Amino acid sequence: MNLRAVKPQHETRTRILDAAEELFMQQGFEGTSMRLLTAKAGVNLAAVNYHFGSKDAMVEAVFRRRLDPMNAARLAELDKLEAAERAPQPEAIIRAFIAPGLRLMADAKGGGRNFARLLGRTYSEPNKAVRALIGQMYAPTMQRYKAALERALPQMPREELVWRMHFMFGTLAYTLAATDTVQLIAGCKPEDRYDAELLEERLTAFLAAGLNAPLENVIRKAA
Amino acid sequence: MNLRAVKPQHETRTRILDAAEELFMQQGFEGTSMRLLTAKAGVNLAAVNYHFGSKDAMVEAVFRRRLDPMNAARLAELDKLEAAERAPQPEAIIRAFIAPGLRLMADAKGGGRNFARLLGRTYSEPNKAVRALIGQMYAPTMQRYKAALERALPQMPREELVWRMHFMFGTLAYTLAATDTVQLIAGCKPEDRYDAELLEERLTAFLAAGLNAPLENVIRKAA
DNA sequence: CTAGCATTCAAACGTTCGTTTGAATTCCCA
DNA sequence: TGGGAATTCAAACGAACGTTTGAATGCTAG
Repeated sequence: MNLRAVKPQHETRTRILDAAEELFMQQGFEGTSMRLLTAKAGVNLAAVNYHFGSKDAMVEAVFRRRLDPMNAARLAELDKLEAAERAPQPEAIIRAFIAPGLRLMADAKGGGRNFARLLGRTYSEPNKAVRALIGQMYAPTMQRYKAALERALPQMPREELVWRMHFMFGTLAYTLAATDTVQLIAGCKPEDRYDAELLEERLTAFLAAGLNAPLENVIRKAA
Repeated sequence: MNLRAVKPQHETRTRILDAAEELFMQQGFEGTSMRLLTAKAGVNLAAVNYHFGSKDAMVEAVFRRRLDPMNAARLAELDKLEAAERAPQPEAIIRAFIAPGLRLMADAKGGGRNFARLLGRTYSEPNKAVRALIGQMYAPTMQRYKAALERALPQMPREELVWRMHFMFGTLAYTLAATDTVQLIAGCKPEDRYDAELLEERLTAFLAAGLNAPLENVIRKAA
């Protein structure tokens, strides 16, 4: 047993994924060339194709590294909620959903901020392969949360709930993705650092109120 | 005076912009080559560089054609509101902001749906030039609406208002951009056609409730 | 009718892209 | 310590990119 065996078994892979996270966030998938990426990672140009097979396969690896744990955390938190009571409050469900996302963003040493922005971007990514990949990674989580919210809000029309979930998902995605808009609205520099806990409160308050918004106007219009 | 003078003065320009709108939406800016674009538009490959100067300049033209009128409409609706009463209700302000966006989406023969999705995508576009362009086109509108909401909600901390505007902007952007998420959540096909009026009610109800969400939890956390 | 400008066209330019190759190097275990 | 697999490397590949060119065509004013 080699004592220096902690030498990373796949350090090259990790360096590529880290560099990809940052560059994809800054310039998108198609805007990031293999030459720039491998130079930033400090590896040979051929390393990506050697370790991942192709650029597309590496893109998938970039997402799987972070998304699989995040969605697992979302399901675990929902499990915990539903173990405590059969139909948790909507606000608790919202918190269970957004917390793993915000935690990802706050995890600086895990390259979290980069990936969070990349992720937010990707929800509206034109590239069909990437979209399909993301969709299939989210589908199980979405179905579970939809069912939980249906139990928590039995009086809400199913179609309206789908739209409000859509709105909520969009708000979270946009919050993860965009720093510029805050700057644009504020008319000056954004906050120096993101306070994850405070942001969670802000988001939860906003989303819970939106989810529980009065139904009268909508129902009247739909009739 | 030639009676056939209605022959479009710049039909080639229009065809290019239309094709660009659709292709950019489907495959992004960098994912759309000039060859594919000009083929779809039925014009010569060199036409883009002849009429616009470069691909980037054409991208700007694509946005200006729709965004300038949209933001003008937003400011006009706000003008009308503020002419009627000094401090309009938040819900009315929200409606004034989102209505021109949704109207754009509903305007099918204006290529609206394509552009709306393109626009939603672009808020989180990696390309810095595009981001800067969008930012400068929105800045005046944002400042006006921020001021209006500050008057409508004098009791709300300025920083919290900035965030809630950010959330609202994100929700609208995402609603314009994404059809897939609705599908993902619903677990089946989305609605056959978008009902613009109904969507406006859904969005307004959701956003107004979020904007007026209780402040206690947030304020306690911020302290 | 025709001179002159605007526009279209086919072809080619130089660059950069993702990927492949085969030799050189490093690593690990017998 | 030696041999075979794993990895790295410099170099090159063909394809696709945005752009440029100069001739051909269409249109309009004199």
